[in-house]
Amino acid sequence: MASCPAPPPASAAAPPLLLTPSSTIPIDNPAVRPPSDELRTIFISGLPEDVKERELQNLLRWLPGYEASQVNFKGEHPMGFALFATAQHALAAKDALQDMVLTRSQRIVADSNTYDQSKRMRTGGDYTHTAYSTSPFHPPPPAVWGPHGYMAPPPPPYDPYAGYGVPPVPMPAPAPVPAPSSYVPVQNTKDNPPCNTLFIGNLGENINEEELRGLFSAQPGFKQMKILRQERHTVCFIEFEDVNSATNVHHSLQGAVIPSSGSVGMRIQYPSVFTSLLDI
DNA sequence: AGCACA
Repeated sequence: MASCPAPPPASAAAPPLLLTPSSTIPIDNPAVRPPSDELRTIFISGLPEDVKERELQNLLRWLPGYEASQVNFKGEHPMGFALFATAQHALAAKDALQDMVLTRSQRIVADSNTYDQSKRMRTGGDYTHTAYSTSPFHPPPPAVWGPHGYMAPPPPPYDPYAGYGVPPVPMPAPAPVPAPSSYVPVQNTKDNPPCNTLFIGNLGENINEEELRGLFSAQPGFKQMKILRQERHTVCFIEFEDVNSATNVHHSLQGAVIPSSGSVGMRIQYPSVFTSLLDI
């Protein structure tokens, strides 16, 4: 199922990718070259300095005949190589990718002939002209926000047995629904287009994975969670059944604080487009 | 700001 949107068809002004046929295979003697040695690799330059291998893979993998790609970071600028099944595939990919434009902030892929839209994209961060009708930006959650942070929820509902002298029917204790201990405002000025996956950052130094899982797995539509422990920061990805479920949690748990996160509120974003194409 | 897994 294609829940994550493909990159928008709009563009932004950035240096175009330059693609040229490339191969490490000698081409001086075509006669002795087996057919598999034809030029099946394209060379990609003009990549952002901090491009990830996975980003390039996600960018390329839907192209017909795509087999593999890698990024060489040894030189001054990263260089990408992509291998295709046949020379025809490689050629077609080169044409398809030629002059494609990526921007770092939003990972927009586009043709360079949509200049007007690109200006809007850059100045306004405006997604409305793309396939995404839902704004990635949203107002802070109502109700739970007060001048001093989280405000207590309303009192429990009216008890129909109260005052009747009838002993309440013993009910099984409801399963405790994991809830954040509080909410703290987080700034989330840069977000990506809505998607069925959420990126969670700002989790605090010693975040507890089980606590996180407890909270998110209780959310409607939860599918799976991946936690990424890194030196400085731990981040986490939550995949949901659909964009709607993800969006609800994006809203409802923004800034949530759980015991192991200390006093920081988690920041919930949609992942960068090129790293989140779960199922195109 | 830190963005994986198929």
